[in-house]
Amino acid sequence: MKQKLTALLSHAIENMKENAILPKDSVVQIIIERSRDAAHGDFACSVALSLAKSAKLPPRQLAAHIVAALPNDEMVLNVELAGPGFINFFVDPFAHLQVIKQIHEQTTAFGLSTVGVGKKIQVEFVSANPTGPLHVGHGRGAAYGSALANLLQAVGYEVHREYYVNDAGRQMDILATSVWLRYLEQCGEHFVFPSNGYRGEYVREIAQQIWQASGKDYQHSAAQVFAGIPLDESKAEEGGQIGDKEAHIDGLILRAKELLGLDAYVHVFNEGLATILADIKDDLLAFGVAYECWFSERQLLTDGSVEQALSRLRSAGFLYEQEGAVWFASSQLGDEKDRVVVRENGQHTYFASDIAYHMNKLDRGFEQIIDIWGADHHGYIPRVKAAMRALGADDAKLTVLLVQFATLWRGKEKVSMSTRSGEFVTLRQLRNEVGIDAARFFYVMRRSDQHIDFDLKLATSKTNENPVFYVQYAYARVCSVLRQLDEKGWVRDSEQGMAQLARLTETHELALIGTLARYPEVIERSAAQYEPHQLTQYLRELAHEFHTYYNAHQFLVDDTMLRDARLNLICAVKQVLANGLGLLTISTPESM
RNA sequence: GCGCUUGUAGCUCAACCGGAUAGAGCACCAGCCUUCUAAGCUGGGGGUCGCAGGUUCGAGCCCUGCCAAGCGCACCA
Repeated sequence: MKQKLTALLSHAIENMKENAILPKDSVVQIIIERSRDAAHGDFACSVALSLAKSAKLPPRQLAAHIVAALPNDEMVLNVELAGPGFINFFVDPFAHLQVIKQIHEQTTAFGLSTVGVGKKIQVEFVSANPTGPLHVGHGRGAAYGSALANLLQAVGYEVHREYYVNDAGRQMDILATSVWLRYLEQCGEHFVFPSNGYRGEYVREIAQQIWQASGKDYQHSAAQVFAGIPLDESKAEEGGQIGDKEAHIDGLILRAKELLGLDAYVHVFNEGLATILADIKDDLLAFGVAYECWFSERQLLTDGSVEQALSRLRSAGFLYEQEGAVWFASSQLGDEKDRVVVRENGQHTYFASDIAYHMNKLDRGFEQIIDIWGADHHGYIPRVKAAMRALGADDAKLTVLLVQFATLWRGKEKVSMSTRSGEFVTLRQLRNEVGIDAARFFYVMRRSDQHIDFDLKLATSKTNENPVFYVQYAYARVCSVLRQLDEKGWVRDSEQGMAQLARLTETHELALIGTLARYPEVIERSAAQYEPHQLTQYLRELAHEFHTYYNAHQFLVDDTMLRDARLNLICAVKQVLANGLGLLTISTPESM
């Protein structure tokens, strides 16, 4: 309908250009909005206001010209001038009713669009280091990323969901070393665990696995392990050494490699990586998140991609050496300062593999590359964009979406999430406590760049405070009505219902139909603006209108004509709720 | 100190890429179950859109300054 009105308006404006009411060179963008107020008709347009200046006519007068030039259309009942120069359209109610037929015909395809057809788009999200289980912070990225990916797919894009696995680098070495040290404890060695090591219980479990499989094959004495290692930093109550925790752990990593030898070290390393990665995959899958690709950072190092990326930067003249390190001159490309890509000790920085990774993304031919990062990484954006430009690409291809942290609450009490305290909540714990549906809905209910307070108590509550159940309940109610219909021994005649749609004249019904008709626009806008929260907002609204309708009118009336028409309407509601919740990977219970 | 993000009802948040009288939920108050699930519905009070300027027909949205909060400013990831 919007498209039709746009066509009518542009026709009128072309006409006016020919009649020299409007200058021929004036550029117009016709935007049709749905009227908020029913008194303003169904649709509204403000072109007259924006064109007034170039036309050198008062807006209202110009609007009158446009209306006069507007071709007739049987769908448009009335056109009114209002306010400073708005053009309001009143559409034939019969046209609105058609959406019910459309929904019944298209079922799960209703709301899909083709704006993205033929375009490849990549969404990389979560990408947490495989050094421990996912926590609730990652959950938001997971829910947001997968909802966004689903939305993009719904509007036609060929979507590629990807998880970048940081399976190389110092953090992984720290994990491997932590595992090994826990293993040594298992073997009966005694020592003070490094303050910078990974202390989670899962590290012990991995150590246990290795111990059970290989016995004491990897054992070395604590004295041997710690000999000559720089002092650790520790608190007064633990002995009060004033050492350097970074130097301490780095020393231990080197020692682990020396004592174990490369093969054995890699074995321990891989055992940790594989176990944690399997756990993450399992966790995400249970959360309803599936990827097309798990991309390994290590692969970029072993297959020469990093070297290749650096040599491309070098030949483009963006690399230089200073103080023994290799620098990328990103400040020439919008970054605030230059960045090291190869450290003095010869090791690549994380940034170096990130450059290679984005080069790889570009080479795979995506029209759009979307990275979803935690908000704390925002400072990283300029350097990655700089890298893309240095590689000769348009940095507009990359969109970095930031996800703010969620603060966890249990009622009025804030839940501490510090890793140290050990009481941080994992995504798995969250799932178990509040369930997938509530968790996912809460995560995407708000704009991603907005902080959210996640109240565990609210998410689990089965009251009207909980928006998830509110929407699901609407769905369940429709199912319940259909069950009642069956129990009464009545049969629904969908075809008759379609023939009787004109019987739907109640204001509740008209409002509901209008909301149903908006669904495809909501999907398109949510996808285009990368804002799944618009969909959750819409679903709450649709549910609300349904509940209102439910309370105001009986569906299972004796008048079969009216009954069938109403049942067709509520079945359309059911379908749209299912489609919308489906995009968010939230279940649709038939009874609650 | 510099940069990014954000300031909307008591609380948590929306507002259709500049439009008409800024909307929901929660909380609070008053009502609705012999009728398809009350996890629901109806009504009510509640706002200088952080502050001050500017841009224009028109600003919560755009620009500038200030105030406040969060996050960044490594040869860490």
